Amino acid sequence: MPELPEVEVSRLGLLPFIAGQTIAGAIFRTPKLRHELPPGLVARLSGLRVDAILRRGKYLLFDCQSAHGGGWLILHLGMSGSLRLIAPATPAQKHDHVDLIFAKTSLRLRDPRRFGTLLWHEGDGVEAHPLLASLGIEPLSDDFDGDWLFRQTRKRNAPIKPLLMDSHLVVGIGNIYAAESLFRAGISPLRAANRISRKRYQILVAAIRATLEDSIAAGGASVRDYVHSDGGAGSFQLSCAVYDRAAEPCPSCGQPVRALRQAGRSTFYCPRCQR
DNA sequence: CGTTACCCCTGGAGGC
DNA sequence: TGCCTCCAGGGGTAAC
Repeated sequence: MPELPEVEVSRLGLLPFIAGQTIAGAIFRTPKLRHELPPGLVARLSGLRVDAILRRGKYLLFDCQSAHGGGWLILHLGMSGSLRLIAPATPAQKHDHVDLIFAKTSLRLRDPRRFGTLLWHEGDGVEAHPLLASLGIEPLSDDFDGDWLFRQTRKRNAPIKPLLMDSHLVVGIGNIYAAESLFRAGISPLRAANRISRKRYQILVAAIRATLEDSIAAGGASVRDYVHSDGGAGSFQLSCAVYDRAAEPCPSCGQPVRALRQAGRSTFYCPRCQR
């Protein structure tokens, strides 16, 4: 479900209600999401203050450092995870796995497919955690530009689209935004990465950045609704030009959008506009 | 090393 | 109505 914009919008929405608040307790209703929940975590969390919420790729990092020693909650929403701020003691529904209880609200994690992850990292240095250490570049950082992506792909013969989705190269770009960014850049998802010019990589990076930022801005405008309502992550998503629009007319040229499968994931593109 | 296949899990959509 | 198959916004790991 969530790609980088949805995770970032969740972070921005939670921040004013959670940052600086102390965890009064926690409820774990499910022993295992992607990983076993760390034993003793409820007791470990109680009394810790959440000083900040950071994002690395699609991971949310809750900074629970304290003067007496703390750590980091590492959260990934997987395919179907969502976060919501709820009134205390709101009855849990199916697939509501975790509550973090604060004084005036609770943060509830729902994840039907349980592909999500909740981990605890004791102490500081969370960036060294095995799941985070090997992550690629942040697509909204200044270091991510056309020259960088051009250099990184010189020996990559794979199609560009699955490469964009490889979090060890660049984080945060999922199936939707890979398709939309490539459409915006006029590049075929089938094109081998090492057969794209430096100039076209500059166009692609600009398209990725614009697509992600547009989506964050669209979500940011309704952040309060997002974290407080029952709307899913898709409720604020920008309308897509090609994603999930097989056989519909390309918004640019009118040719039917083509669907195919790449590396086990569905791909949508306009064969006329994207070369 | 680069690339792909498989797996984790539940639910919704569509065919019969 | 039920049953079946396929599909879904992710990503770690194993295998080629």
